[in-house]
Amino acid sequence: MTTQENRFLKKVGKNIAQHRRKAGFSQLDICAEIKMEKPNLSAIENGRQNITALTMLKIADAIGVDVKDFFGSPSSSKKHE
Amino acid sequence: MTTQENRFLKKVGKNIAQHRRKAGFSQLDICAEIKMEKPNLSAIENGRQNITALTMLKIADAIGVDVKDFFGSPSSSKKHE
DNA sequence: TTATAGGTTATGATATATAATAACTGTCTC
DNA sequence: GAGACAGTTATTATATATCATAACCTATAA
Repeated sequence: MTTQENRFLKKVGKNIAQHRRKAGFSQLDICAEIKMEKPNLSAIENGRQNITALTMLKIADAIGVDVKDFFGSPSSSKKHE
Repeated sequence: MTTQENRFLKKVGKNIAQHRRKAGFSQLDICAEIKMEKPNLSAIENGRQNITALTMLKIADAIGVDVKDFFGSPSSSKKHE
């Protein structure tokens, strides 16, 4: 896994998490909707999983956004610091 | 695999093929660039593979487009008919 | 203290994406 | 006809995404 690839997965995961929170859902909400276990969604949102197209589709549908939205530049607000 | 999922993979594959051709590359060109075998790229472009995020990234980089471009509505010109 | 909610990490089993090879379509050119 | 080029289909092997469970952390609240 190159650092570019690592950054890419982290970016996608961050976008998923941001859109999910913006839509008012918890990880568990989405997991219930698409029948996924929460550790797996957590791994995706943290960029530790090389997510597939269909999994992206399911998550996007559950959140109510377009898959395309997962590939922009995430809002760059750091979590805490 | 639901029909919605099937349509989604076909759409993504069609977008990949269209962007690749528009950029003037053959399947073999891309395969050589990213070290993928041509049957696999063929399967992806025909929507028979649930492509992963990193594979999309590699293909997009090789073509010279953004991954986001694979998720729009493809130009709806039929191949022959 | 105890309990709940939201999220993370570790781990094992199973399904499947990818790697790889061979054989097969046309289509075009010689 | 033969040869090359672009793409497809079938197939097996290997790597890994997903499924699933348990345990953990940090708040917040009773």
